[in-house]
Amino acid sequence: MTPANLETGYRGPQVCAIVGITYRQLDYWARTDLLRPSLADARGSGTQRLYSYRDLLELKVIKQLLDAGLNLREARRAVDCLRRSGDDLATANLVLGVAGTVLTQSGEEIIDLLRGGQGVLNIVPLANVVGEIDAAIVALAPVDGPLEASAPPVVDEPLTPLRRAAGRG
Amino acid sequence: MTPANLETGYRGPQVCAIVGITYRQLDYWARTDLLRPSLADARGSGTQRLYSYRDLLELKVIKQLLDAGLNLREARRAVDCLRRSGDDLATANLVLGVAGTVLTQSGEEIIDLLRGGQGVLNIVPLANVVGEIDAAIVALAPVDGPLEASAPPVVDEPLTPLRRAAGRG
DNA sequence: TCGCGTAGTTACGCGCGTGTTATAAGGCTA
DNA sequence: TAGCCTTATAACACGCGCGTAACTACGCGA
Repeated sequence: MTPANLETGYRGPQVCAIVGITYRQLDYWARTDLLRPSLADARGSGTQRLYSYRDLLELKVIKQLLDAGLNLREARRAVDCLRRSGDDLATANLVLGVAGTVLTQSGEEIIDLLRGGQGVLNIVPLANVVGEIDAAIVALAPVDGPLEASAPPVVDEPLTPLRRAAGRG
Repeated sequence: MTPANLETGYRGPQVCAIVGITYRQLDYWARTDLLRPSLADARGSGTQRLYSYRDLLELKVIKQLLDAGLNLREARRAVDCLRRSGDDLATANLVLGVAGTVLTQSGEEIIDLLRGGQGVLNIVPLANVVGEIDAAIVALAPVDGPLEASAPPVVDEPLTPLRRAAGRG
């Protein structure tokens, strides 16, 4: 049993279930240095990668970018921008422009960027990412009791309207 | 000589020069029904496709989406949205969300969409598109005099900061 | 009508990003 | 420590979105 999630980290298949991606994607992204596990990398067959909670957020950002039709080159720029910034992600918007990537806090900055005439802007509301990751963790993690077998079947698109659970103390 | 541009339309290689794409892309997009010429389609080898000015705008939107890292599936949604709307494109923003595509006039609507928590938004400022297409036409079209040989070498990224020439009477 | 330039057609191949399957090897329980 | 289960690795293949090149055929001028 031994959850080994909230303190030790998240292993490959767990990450796939939480983020909503395939293991092939997670493996490919780790091999191509898009997102390698920050707690423990793989050291041969049989070993296990260990992802942190922050890794889950970045992976979810990548998945949302792919769902929006973007390629992994843009996803790489997104994670680079996320790594360069602090950890006040829950209220920010990640903006990918042709001239660079920015983290904005208010909508006014986005209006300014649009008026600047920089071309196409790809905007990721990070509050959604935090909320969906937290919801998936709560839904999939064995909390401590013996009721871990009754996990919701599909938590891919929760459709919850902006419920900020903040369930990560 | 016979310009045959502003009244008859634009042929394949001309379109590639104006929009900034390769002929292979233009051909592939026409064959896959992404954007077929609205004036005259190809009827076998040796014939010629004829694109309208509106086609140039939509092609430029596609190119900007590709430059932003999006795939042709999103570009298809973009042109579908552009065809369903009127022709007041110069002041609008094309917004591609995971739940649908919208044409917005003010930046306020984009703020509302971000607050709605719909996920990633891809925004195309259409004023840029109109301006760059017009500039490329002026730069590449033989205006009437014999000075058409002195065309600027590369007009791919003009870098002009929001110069709204509106040179299309 | 002949010839040539121009433009569309066809075939082959590539890189990206991933699905599928089989294989190998560590990790955890007994 | 024996054993199985889990997890990473490897090889192969596929569709997308083109590049490249050869081929074909219209169109226009002489």
